This record gives sequence, C-alpha cells and structure tokens, in this order.
Amino acid sequence: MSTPVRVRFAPSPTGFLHVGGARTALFNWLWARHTGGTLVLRIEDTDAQRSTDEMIQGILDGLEWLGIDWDEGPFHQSQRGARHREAADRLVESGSAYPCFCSVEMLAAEREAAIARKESYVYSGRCRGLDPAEAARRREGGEPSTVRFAVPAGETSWEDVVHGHTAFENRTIGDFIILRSDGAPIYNLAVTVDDLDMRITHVVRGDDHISNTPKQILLYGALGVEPPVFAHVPLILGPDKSKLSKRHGAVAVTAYREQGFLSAAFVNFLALLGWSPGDDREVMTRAELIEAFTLERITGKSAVFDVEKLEWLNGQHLSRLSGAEVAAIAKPLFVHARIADEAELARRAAWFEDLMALVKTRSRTLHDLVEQGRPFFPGPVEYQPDAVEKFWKDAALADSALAVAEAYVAGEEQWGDLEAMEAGLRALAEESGVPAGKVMQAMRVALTGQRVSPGIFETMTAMGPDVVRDRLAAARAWLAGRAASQAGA
RNA sequence: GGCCCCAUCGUCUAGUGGCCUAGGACGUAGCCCUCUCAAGGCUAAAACACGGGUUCGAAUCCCGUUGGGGCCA
Repeated sequence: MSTPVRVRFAPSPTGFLHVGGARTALFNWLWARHTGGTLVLRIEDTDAQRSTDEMIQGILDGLEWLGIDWDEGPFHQSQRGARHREAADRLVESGSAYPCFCSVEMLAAEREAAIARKESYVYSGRCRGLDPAEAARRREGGEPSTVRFAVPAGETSWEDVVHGHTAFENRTIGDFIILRSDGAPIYNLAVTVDDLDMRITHVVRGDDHISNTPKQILLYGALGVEPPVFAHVPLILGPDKSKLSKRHGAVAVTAYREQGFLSAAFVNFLALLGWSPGDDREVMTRAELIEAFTLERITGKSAVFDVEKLEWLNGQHLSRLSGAEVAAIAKPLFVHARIADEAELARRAAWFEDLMALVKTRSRTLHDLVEQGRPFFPGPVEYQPDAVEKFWKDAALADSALAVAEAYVAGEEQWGDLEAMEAGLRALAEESGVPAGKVMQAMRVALTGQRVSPGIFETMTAMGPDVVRDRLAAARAWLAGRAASQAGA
C-alpha cells in the first residue's frame, strides 16, 4: 500500500440527506473504514444564502442515523473563496485561464447562432486571444469580466474505477468559466481546489458528475497536480426508472427511520444497491460490509430502489437481534404510542424483552412490533373486524369454544409450561367435543383482538392468568351481545 | 438537440471466452411445518434487448441498432 486513502463526502446543504447522497456517503465511508483511511466531510455551501445551519443540520442528522462518522471537517466551501480565487489568479498568470469580457447578450447571440446552425453550443473563445496587458487595463478600468479556463485541444480521459476508460473530446467542453464577474468561484474550480487542498486520493461520487470530471482533470493538470482516482457510482432510480426524487415519495433518509426501519438494515440495503460482495451474502452487518467493501465491485448500472426488499432486510435484521436489543429500540415507540410509560417498561424489563423476542420474527418494521405487542398490555381489546370474520363468524360456536377455554384456564396449573398447557387444553377440548384448533383460534381473538399473534400458549403465558381470564369473560359478553343483535336482525 | 453513461428473471444481483441446460435474493405461486400469522424448509414460473461480426466456442470481446438514464443547453 502506498499513500493512505483520503476520501470525502461533499453534500450541498439541502436540509436533509437524500437516499442517493446517503449511498454516496456510505460508499466513501465504507472505503475509508475498509482501508483504514480518512473521510473528510465538506459542505458545498457556495449558495451561501440558502445554506442555513438548519439546512446543514438536516444532513448531519441523516449521517448520524446511518452511523456514518467522519474524521475531518465539516469544512465549509463558502469559507474557502480566497483559496479558489488564488488558484484562479495562478491559472491566469500561467496562461491557463483568461479574463472574458463577453456580455450576456453576446453569449446569448452566439448560442442562438449555434442552435440555428444545429450545432451544439460551446463558447467561441473570442476573448482568449486578448492581449493580457490590454485585458488587465480593461479590468482595472472597471469593465465587468469573468475568468475562463483555456481548454487545450485534444482529449481528456481517465480510468474510472466503476466505468473503466472514459474520454471526452476537449472541443465538446469549451472554455468554461471558473470565476464569475463578482469574483465568486464556479463549482468545478471550487471542487478541484478543495479536493486538492484536502489531499483527496479517491473521488467517489454520483454518476451525474461524470461530465464535470474532464473539466476538473484539466484544472488539476493546469495546477500542476495529478488528479485523484475517480469512481462514479450509478444513480438510484425510482420505480419509474428516473432519478430518485421527491415525487417518488420518501427521499430523506430520516423518513425511513420514522417508518420503522433499522439503521443497520437501511445501510445494508443501500450498500446492496450498486454493490455486492461477490458471494451470495445479503444480510450483512456494518462490520461485514466494511470488511467486504471494495470500489472495484461497484456496478456500472443504476439501481431501482425496492422498498419490499428493504422491508424484508429489516425483518431479517430484526430477527437477528436479541429480545433485549429489540426491547431497547422499541421502548420509546411503545411510550410514544401511549401503550405504556417508561416506568412500567422499566419495572417489567425482563418481561418486555421476552415479549419482543416473541413478536420480532413476525415483524418487518418497528411499527409491526408495536402493533403486535399492544394487546399484551392490560386494558380493553379492540376486536379487529377481519379477526371476528375469520374466527368468530358464528357467535354461538365461538362462545362454546370460549367456554371450553374458560374451563381450561380455570383448571390450568402448569402455567408457563407450553407443552403441558397444550396437552391440557387438547384433552379438555376432546372431552367437550370442540376441536382444539377452534378453541385456540377463538381464544386468539379474545386475547389479542387480532387474527395474528404468537402461539396461543406463549401469548397466554406472556399475558398472565388474570388478564387472560378477564379477556375471555369480556369476549363472551361481547359475543352474547352480538348473538342477541344477530337474532334480532 | 449535443456529449456521456448503462443494458442478465418484474426488482437487486452473480457471471471478466468453455465450469451456463445462466447461480443467489426480494416479490409471486404451490407444498411441508402448523392453533393463526410470520419465520424456517422444499418446489415452480421468471432473464442474457436486437442484429451483425471475431472465435473451434460468446451473457462475457468488437461494431451497429434500439431502449433507458444523466449532464449541458
């Protein structure tokens, strides 16, 4: 290994970290951590008026949720204007750049003429031939001017880690502006100077920057430095295959936190979008991703964001966590949903952990955890219509099943021994002539109000005899009322 | 419109000239397990965009077409 890896993530402060930016950040982070290198965070806030602290904070919140940390920065591009202008001056002195006095009107006319000729427009280079002394005089005289880079003839190319050999003919580029008439640096100059000053070795960024790359390489050359290695990662697409954006719904990564996704699962999912470890592994921890990640294995093809796969991955990550780990994550959600308060959850901590262990395998998001866990807390149960329809369709039959259940509960002495409980209930059901399955299903609705729950004996054990008795009684009362109204109708 | 990128199941991907009657995963369908639903196990349907080359041999290399996307305008 020669020089240590230095990469950067350079978002513009848009108020939130979007999915595409998150993946770019992730790839940079993974590469830095994989190589033991350095990740620099740089805020590209050249659009100073829109770069408020809140806008920047939104980006940082997203990175924090993903667990992406950085080693240097955040640096602010807006504060580096002096460095950018200095570089521009140097380029003018060395003859690589020149002042341009062309007015907006003149340029518009050039452009229209080009369009009329059905040619692509590039700046004609009219001011390139100006005598430097005269140009200096005009500038001092207060004539407005920009600074343009003098693009040499030829071709600019690089070996992109993702795309391989990539080349642009210089004549398609045209002498581009590097300094606005107000002295503000243009993006390509700022980026190049910053990356150079920060000694970035690998530029890992979105595909949408490919067309900026030859300009930056030209700038590196004129500034007398070797350009870094470039890796242009393909974009993330919406289901309609266009660049993922607001109209596809949630683009801010924190929206996925709100939707009940685990940070580790989201990171795993993002990593698999445009990258794969090369074997069949899919469910991977952060540590495994760091270990396996290389830039060479990034695909050149853009990927569609598939929420269903994200949900599956989240379920996988959830299942792999212990009850205690899930409990720690789920606790605030139960409090927020007003199912229980902090004190109660603290008092019943072991019980809550067992409960989370019970519901985690049938949950995909954290919200599923809440909905499945809800009935295990004391209080009235709401009978879901679909559950009633499926298991209590005939009120009289349901009631007789619940009568068996009540008799069983009254006589059960081996509470907590799942096998013994099941044996007991089956024996009693057979005596009563009601199929055991019917009893269990009717009980499920009585106890949870839902058609889906953990095994009925686990459910009973988690609830405890008192809650179970109360709920069976309440259910029979409810069914009696329903039977009466059914008879009336 | 110009320039550039991309092209394997619906989706994410493996595949770097013979191991490919193209592998895995999500999703879908079916079966098993079963007190429900998941999880888990098994099975199925499902792809190399098209046309030319190069080669003994092409998903893999080259050219073109088509399609998708990005940037600039």
